[in-house]
Order: sequence, then C-alpha cells, then structure tokens
Amino acid sequence: MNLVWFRNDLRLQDNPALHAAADRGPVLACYLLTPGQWRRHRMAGARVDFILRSLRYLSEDLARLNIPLVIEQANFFDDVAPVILSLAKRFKVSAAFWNEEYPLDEQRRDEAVADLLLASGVVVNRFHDRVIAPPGTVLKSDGRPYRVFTPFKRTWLQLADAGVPDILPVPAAQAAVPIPSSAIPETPAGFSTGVDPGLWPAGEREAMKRLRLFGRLKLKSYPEQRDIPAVAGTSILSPYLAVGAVSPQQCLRLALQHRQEAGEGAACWINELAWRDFYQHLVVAFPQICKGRPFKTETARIAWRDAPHDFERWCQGNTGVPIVDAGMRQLLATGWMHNRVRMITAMFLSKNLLIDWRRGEAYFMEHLIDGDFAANNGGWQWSASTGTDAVPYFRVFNPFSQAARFDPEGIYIRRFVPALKTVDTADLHDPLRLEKVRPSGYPEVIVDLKKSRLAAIAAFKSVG
DNA sequence: TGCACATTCAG
DNA sequence: TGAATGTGC
Repeated sequence: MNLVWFRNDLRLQDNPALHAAADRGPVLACYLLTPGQWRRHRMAGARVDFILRSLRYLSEDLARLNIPLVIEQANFFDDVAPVILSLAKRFKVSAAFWNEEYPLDEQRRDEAVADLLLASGVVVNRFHDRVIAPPGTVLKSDGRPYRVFTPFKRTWLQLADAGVPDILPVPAAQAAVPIPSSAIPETPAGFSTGVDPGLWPAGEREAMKRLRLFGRLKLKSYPEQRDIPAVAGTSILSPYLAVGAVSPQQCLRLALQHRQEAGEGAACWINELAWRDFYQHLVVAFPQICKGRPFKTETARIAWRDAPHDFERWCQGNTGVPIVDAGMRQLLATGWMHNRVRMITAMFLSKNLLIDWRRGEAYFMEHLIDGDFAANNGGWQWSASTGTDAVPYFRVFNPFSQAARFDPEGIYIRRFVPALKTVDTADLHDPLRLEKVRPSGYPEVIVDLKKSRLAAIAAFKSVG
C-alpha cells in the first residue's frame, strides 16, 4: 500500500505526491489533525474551519477514485511520527508520499516521520508543490541564496519561464480498497470563528472556478485594480493557495495562457507569484526567521512600546484612522484583508504605534483564513523594515494619503466602518477636517501621525 | 509604496 | 511665486 499524507495540498489535480503514489500502486490517503500545534501556531478558527470543509470535499473526490481518506489526531507535531508509523503498520504501507512544507517546525516534524518510517523499511518520497521553483534552486552565482527580491526574480523567471511542467492529471480510479474513510471531525475545542463560511466555499472545484474566473475577467485589469481595496481586483485565491486547493503551478500556467490578451496583467500577477516563492525560499535559507527573529538583527534592539491599550484599539479597528480601522474590521468580519490594506495597517502598528511587529504578525495569524507563515512573516518584516529587502524605515506610509489614493471615494472605508457613512469624502481623507465633523460613534485618532512617524524614524536610526 | 526642507528656474 | 527637482532621514 502507498500512503499519501495530505497536509496543505488538499486537491487531486496537479498533486505531485498523489500522482507519484498512484503510479506505484494502490493508494491510501491520510490527514492528521494537530490541534495543540495549531494553537501554538495561532491558527485562525476560520482557517481550521476552512481546512475541515476542504477535507470534506477532498474525501468525496478521493472516494470517487476508491481512495480512502483516514483522519487521525496527534496533538503536537512531536506526536505525529508514531501516529504515521502505526498507520503504516496497520495498512501494510511500503511507501509514503508527501509534499513539502517549509517552515522549521514542519520540517522537523517531517524529518522525525521520515526517520521512523525509513527505520521500519517504509520508503519515503517527498515532493515540492507549494512553490513554483523549489527552495534551494534559485541561487546567486556564488551559490548563496538571494536576499533581495529583484535579482531573485530575474533568476526565478528563467526557471519559471523555461520549464513550466504540464499540470499533473487526477489519477485514474483504482480498484476498491477495503478500508473505510473517516468521518470529517468537528472543529477541535478552542477555535472559534465569527466568519461566515458562506464567504469562503471550500474545495478544489471552487478554487478552480475562482482561478478561471480571475483569468478571464480580472487579469487584464489587475495592474490598476489590484491596489483598490473597494474592488475585488485581486485574485482572492490566498485561502485556496494556503490549504493547497490550488497550486502555484496552476496559477502560473493560467497567467501564461492569458499572456496574449492580458499582457501587463499576466506579468504583474506573475510578479506576485514570485514574491510568494521568494518568502517561501527565505524561511528555508534563513530558518532563524521561524524563531521569531527579525532578518535585520539590529532591529531586535528597537525599544518597542508596550502599549496594550493602543494594541487593542488596533486589533478592534478603533484607531480613529479610517483606512486602518476598515482593514482591521474587514479582517475580523471576513478572515481576510486586502493586500494594500495589510501593508497600511502593518505599517501603522509597527511605525506610528511603534508596537513590536511580531504582535501584529501573531494577531494576523489568529484571524487570517489564508494565514501562511512565510507569506505573513515576510509581509510583516517588509512593512516593519526589519526584513531583507524591506521598505526603508524612513518611508512611512501616511494612512490618510494612502486612503485618498487607493480608496478615493471612501467606498471601502464606509463598507467596513458604517459610522463614517455620513462623512463627506473630502473630510474622510484629512485628519483635521475629519476631527471637525467626526460622528460620535467614531473614535478620535489615537496617535499624532507626524510626531509618531519621527519617533519611529529616530528609534530605527538609534539602532542602526 | 514618504516627507521635509533646500535649490533652481520660468514667468 | 510656485512647480520641479535634489537630498537626507
């Protein structure tokens, strides 16, 4: 029997581990819930719910191929190896297959599993599917990993352009196997979500539908529309990429298919796929990132403010800065935030409030349905100017200018901050005018933008 | 994907 | 006088 261990690759098409296993003979699929580790990793309730709903579709799709899906539980990653081994023994598994996950805890878990399986005579086969170019394959001429995105992308593009492999097909149905599939478990204790599941239909079919729709309708206008949070101009595929309902290879292939008519749009989206890969590569090349350390070591000495009250206001979307509050409320209401607004809210926390970016990183993970360690950490370290190739520390976004530029009519702001529905657009984008007409249901700005910006620049300068 | 302040230059 | 451009944080 060939065991396919599903993790963040919950799909049948273009799944290297599944494809290879099915080539070899009869397949048994498994998935392990690790609720203790999920809590430790601050996985959002919305994401746990999304995973379980995705598993429901995966199990149905696998059943059509006569592949049983067995679901087991191991509280922490440390408990995983014996569980997999006992599965292997119970079902006479001779070979195991899985697709890599790159953060340190996941790699350690997988090493332990591989060691135990190999010691028991089970062959282990590992594949790459969370990236377009596997980590370690995009290197400088001296053999070291890139720290800067632009040269990384140049090399990455050569790989991505040269050999776009064919999308791996869904395996053919196998002969029935006398192993019953597990029922999909309920959400483990401690994961609550205020997010309507109807916003995020799960499953591979839904992911493919969204991918194709994006290619047909939005890719061409992507360069202009993607920065406007009031418009659904981004792909909104991140939750599906995070659980692996769609692969980055499928995204790249779609962009290349539409290259003729979408032109700039395709190139622009491929650039975003490159950023995704870049951050995945960074956690492999620089594992200290996974230990809560900033990439720029001197920024570890910054005297972040201990301001629990300000932090709480940021979390709840009560900072008095309309675009920041709209973003934070979008996150709470939908489990997702527009990328432009992620940058604005992250910079407001780490610069204007001078609160440790790691608190914001953790809070995002607690609420994002698309929470991916590498992408979230990479984005935070970019905004907080602690990362490799991050925004320069003195280039602090002015959230009012950003709002005027990217939400000129205030449509996005008013959608998520109803108290501002009655405020004129011109007043919305000017702190002084806003304060004069501010409705009683909306808070005063919690920080002086000008002073706090200078304080942040001074704090960074002092450790430089 | 900043901002403040300086300098230059057309009119 | 104010737009355009340069410079350092």
